[in-house]
Amino acid sequence: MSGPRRDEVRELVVRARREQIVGAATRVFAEKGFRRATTREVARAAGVSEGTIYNYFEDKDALLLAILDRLNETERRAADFEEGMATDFRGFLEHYLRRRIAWIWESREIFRVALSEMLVNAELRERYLRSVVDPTMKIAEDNFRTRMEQGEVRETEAPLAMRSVAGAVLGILVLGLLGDKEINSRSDEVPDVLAGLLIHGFGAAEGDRRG
Amino acid sequence: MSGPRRDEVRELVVRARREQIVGAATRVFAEKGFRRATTREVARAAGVSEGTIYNYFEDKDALLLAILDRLNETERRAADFEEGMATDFRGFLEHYLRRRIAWIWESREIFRVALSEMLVNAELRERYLRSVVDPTMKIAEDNFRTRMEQGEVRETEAPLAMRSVAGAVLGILVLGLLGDKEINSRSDEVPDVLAGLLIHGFGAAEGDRRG
Amino acid sequence: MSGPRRDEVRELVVRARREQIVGAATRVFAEKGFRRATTREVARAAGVSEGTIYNYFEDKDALLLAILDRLNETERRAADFEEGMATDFRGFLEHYLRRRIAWIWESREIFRVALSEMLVNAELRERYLRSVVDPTMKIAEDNFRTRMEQGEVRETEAPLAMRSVAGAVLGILVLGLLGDKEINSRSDEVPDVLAGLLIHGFGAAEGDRRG
Amino acid sequence: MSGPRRDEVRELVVRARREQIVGAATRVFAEKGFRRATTREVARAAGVSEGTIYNYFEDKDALLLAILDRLNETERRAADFEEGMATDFRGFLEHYLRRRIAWIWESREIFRVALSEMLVNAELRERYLRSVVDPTMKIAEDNFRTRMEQGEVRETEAPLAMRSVAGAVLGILVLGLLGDKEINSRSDEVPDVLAGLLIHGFGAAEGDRRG
DNA sequence: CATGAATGAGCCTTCATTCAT
DNA sequence: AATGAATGAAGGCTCATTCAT
Repeated sequence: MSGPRRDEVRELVVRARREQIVGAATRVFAEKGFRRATTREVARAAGVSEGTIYNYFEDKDALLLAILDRLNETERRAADFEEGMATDFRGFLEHYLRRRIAWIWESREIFRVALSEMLVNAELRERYLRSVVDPTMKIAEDNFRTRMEQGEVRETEAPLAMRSVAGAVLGILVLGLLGDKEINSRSDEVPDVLAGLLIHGFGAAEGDRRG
Repeated sequence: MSGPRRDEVRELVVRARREQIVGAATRVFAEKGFRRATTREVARAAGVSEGTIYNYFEDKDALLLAILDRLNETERRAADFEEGMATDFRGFLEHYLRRRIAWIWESREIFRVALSEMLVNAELRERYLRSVVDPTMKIAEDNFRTRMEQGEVRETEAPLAMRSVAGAVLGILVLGLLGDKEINSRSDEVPDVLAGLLIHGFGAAEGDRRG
Repeated sequence: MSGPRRDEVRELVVRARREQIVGAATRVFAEKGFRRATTREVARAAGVSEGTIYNYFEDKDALLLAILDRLNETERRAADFEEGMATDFRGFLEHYLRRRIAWIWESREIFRVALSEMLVNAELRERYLRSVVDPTMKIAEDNFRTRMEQGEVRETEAPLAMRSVAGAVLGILVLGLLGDKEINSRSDEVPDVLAGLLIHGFGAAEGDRRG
Repeated sequence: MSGPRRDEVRELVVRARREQIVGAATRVFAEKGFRRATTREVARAAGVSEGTIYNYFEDKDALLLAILDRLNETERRAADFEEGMATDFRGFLEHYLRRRIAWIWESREIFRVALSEMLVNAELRERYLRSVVDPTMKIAEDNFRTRMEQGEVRETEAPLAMRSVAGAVLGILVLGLLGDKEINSRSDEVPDVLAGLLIHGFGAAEGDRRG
């Protein structure tokens, strides 16, 4: 009947503090960029002193890595694919794109910072590529190959096709991050349009005409 | 029978120097990021002294803007669309994607720098958005609407469809910049795959089945 | 029965640090001139790091303004005049000159810096002129006019006469700052000689002859 | 019957160029201060290139010394005193002050720069003190002592009295340089007021009352 | 001699990091 | 564990000076 142990309490407190700081860092980095943002600003935003940050993180870079970790959701992604196998490809694709885009949209400001820094920081880039992009692509390819074998999707170059889909999602995000008003004001319509495009292509008009 | 005048020679020399410095800046910024890179490194990479940089550029930011100017090819882009109107949509799309991707691929390291900084530099972002992205989108939409009226392409949401295409190209680029090996090693196949996908969609398999 | 509070202690520490730095800046600026002096030298002279200076002062200019603030004693000056009205003009003049010169002498190194920079810094100059010189001159003129109305002093051009007195004091100071040995070695005699001269003029010899 | 020789022509050209540059330097230094002013600005003001300056002057400091040399008029000053001995003291003093102040007024912008820099540049200061101030003071003292012996002026402390006069002139100048409007707008009245003050003192009112 | 582009030492200032309290 | 003052390395930029043309 004893309550949580000392260590457990401490663990919770520590985790909460880290969240508090990472959250502040995310906000500040998103607004000013990683290099432009100062630890002082992060501390102020988190409501702690600069020194406290260094009690929880090795250095400023560690803050960025902690932010990146929030984007590590490989497990969930695998689950998305598994679930999707139950339905036909179109249903799966729409569902998947909607989930992906919705989630990515919530985290867009994190992506802004992460992407900005990854583009010019090889170490960070590789770390993210290995831990997130590569596994996800692999899962997607396997899934896609199964669909192809079942004749559900056109025979095509699976790896590049996957990149095309991932790229389309990523590209939409980036366009939004760059301030494109159309995308930012109608983000909820984007998944449907994109799914329709990826399923039918532009040329489906011919199909319509035929019908 | 006189050779080029003094001023003309000087103009050439000045332009060459600027190119020399901007080139070095592109390389250094691409490797280290705009903020991480130092003017000293740029100078060394350009084979000039730090002071010389400031004889040709107002400040470090001006270097970045000079780099961005290389991405300003709105006129050429308009020409691409005009030419493309002569052929059918599929031909046009393939041609366009190939041209765009090829060009973007050559300039990828510039894009790396520009994108990285634009993501976190609102002023730069807006400048680029207004001078490059917006006009291009407008041209593309007009072009697309004409196609729709002619029944060449499926009735769809033109603005978002355009963003999807642009996003797909941009996204592929970003995936490549993030180090995806599949894309980087087979970049010449990307346009065809992407074009096929955008024309037929994944679901074209159905069409195959029909046949 | 509690000692000074946290905030009070900190306030004291902050004030002490500022004094420490301003003192060092005064010495260094006096020796090398404002522009020639480096923040590194000031830091070294103050026994702190360069960074610490910027924890207490906005920038290098702020150091100079802090030095100038030490010369702002307008209130005290007004009091000097008030007190002086109790005695006759000669007594007042001697008293005033002695006070002024004594004080100015203590602050001579501050004056050296301030004057040097004010001569070539219009903004600083105007600031000082408006906040110190103009008010002082006004007080002096009023005082002087009262004396004239009472017949205590010769009818003369009050404003220019005041400038003559102020100028004489200032000029003596400057001669001293320029290294004149006579003045520097006998500064305590200067007030009497100057007062005598301003009261009687050179020509008072005639009066002696009469007697 | 030959015209001026080659060397003489060259000498004239060189001297003219130096004058041209020193004049420009005086203007620029007066406006921006010695340290704040750049050689580029001086060159532009003189209508020559930066390199040309270095053909005529060792370095930037040499420009300042050249400016100071223009203030070296010891010979003329001695002559002033000699001439003045012919008249009575009052006449001499008025004449002298008028001459001095008039001349100093023309050169006030040079004084601004020179004084500003001398205050904080010991070497410059000493050089000027030895070559200009000291000799002038000596001449004045000798002259003054003769007057005293002839009973023309009150017995007083000659050296300090001289400093008082010189200081008054210098102080008036400095007040003007600091922007005092009264002095700057009525500079032509200053000599008379100052002369009257130095001859009679403020207290001469008593003498008037007596008469 | 004149030019002005090139140079690079050195400045002011910022900011990640440390550490005594 | 929290604080925030102190630190000092490093960066962007200036400018006196040089030198090839």
